[in-house]
Amino acid sequence: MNSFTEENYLKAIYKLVQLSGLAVSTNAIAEKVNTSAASVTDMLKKLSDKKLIHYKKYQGVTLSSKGEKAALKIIRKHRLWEMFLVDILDFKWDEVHDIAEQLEHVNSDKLIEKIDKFLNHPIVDPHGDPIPDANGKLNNPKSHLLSFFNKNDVCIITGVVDHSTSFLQYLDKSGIALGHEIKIKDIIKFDRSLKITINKGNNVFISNDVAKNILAINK
Amino acid sequence: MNSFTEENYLKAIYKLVQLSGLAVSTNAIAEKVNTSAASVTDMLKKLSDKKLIHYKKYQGVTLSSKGEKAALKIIRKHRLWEMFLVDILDFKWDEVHDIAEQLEHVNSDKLIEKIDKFLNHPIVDPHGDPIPDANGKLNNPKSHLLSFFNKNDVCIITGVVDHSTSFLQYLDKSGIALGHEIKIKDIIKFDRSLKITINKGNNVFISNDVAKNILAINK
DNA sequence: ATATTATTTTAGACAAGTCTAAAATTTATT
DNA sequence: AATAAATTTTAGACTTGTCTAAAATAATAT
Repeated sequence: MNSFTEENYLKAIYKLVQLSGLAVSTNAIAEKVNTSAASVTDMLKKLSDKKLIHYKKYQGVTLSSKGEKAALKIIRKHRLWEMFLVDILDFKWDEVHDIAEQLEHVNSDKLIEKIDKFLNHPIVDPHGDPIPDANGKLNNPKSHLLSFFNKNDVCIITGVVDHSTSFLQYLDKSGIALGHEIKIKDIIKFDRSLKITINKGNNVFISNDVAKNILAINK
Repeated sequence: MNSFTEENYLKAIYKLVQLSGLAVSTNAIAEKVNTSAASVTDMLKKLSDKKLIHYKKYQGVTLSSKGEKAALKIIRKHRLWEMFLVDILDFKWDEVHDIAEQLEHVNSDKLIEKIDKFLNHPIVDPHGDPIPDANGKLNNPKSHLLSFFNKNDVCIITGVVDHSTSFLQYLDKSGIALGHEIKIKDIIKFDRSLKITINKGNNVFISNDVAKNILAINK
């Protein structure tokens, strides 16, 4: 088993590699895990000894397949817990990160699979990020802004860009919520506003400004 | 904030004091937290410096009010999580301890109050142990052995004494579970075995040996 | 191509929690 | 009450993860 701290380094490295596509620097990791470059170097040696990363002095780091698997497992747990906190316990989207940061280190495969089942196997978390499956596979269903979809497209709401209370309340009132199915009925050329159908039921109009703050994936 | 390790020591001391009513020995703590007596002494100094315990060399330990409050908070979290695991995620009574042992250290007052609310403010956990309230008060609704009730008494199952898998499986099979209402229909003089009605439904016979391992509170 | 600057690594130290072995203290035995 | 046995504490060391300051390496600028 990897320690709490090791897990945080692996997660940080995974995210930085994802972002840049390149080997990541000691400094970048130091900033991400909020520590000194010297401490990072120490830890990199340790992770390298454990074959969790590919590391050559001064040359940056990438994850080994073993390391990536470990990172994806933590990310899976993080995102499922976030989902649980928002969907089941009614936390706001912006309150859950720090708590999930702790819960992600709880070690029980059975627990996380039960949470997954309880949540009905969600594929994206409340921020629209995809949830790796139990085998650590990321079936990257990339979220797009709702404004990028075309007429007659059907998609699932996966998240928002603007997390402000006023925006979330507006969405609530309009019946737009995470996991709902949206069909683009029409796109008004004049102002790029949308006529959409929610869950095969109500038709609603939303402005382009709103559409640019909603994330969704193709169904 | 107290560390993970400090929390475990406080919890151990609390339980040992509860059990004996006396100051607890270094050795007893060492056994409980599975470490050496020397390590315990080191930690006792630290907890004493933090005013969490009353400690005189060679004289044993009790919790200060500050320490007791901290211990009760951890115990509250532990028992609520156990309740959650059993009631919501369908874990068996005997599977939840190790997981709750980890979850109890997650630090978020808001989280634990939401779990409490979600569970509808339970007063006993799946093992029949009382759950301290949000202020760390233990409103001890005293449980009694089922063998102590009288004919025609009605009570609610709150826990078990024997936590073995075989016993819990026997209870499952007999339809006896936490929170169920039991009416004592008859007490057989010869062997003190009981005829009981479960949830106003099935009648079941249980031996005195079984009744002595079930806890319940008067309804 | 060399000097300057920025980044990364090493060296040595510290805090938390642990250990074993030895010393101090308490408890039990005769 | 003196000795033996058990318990507890101290001393010194180890591990993990951290730090600062200095040295090594790489990147940038002239």
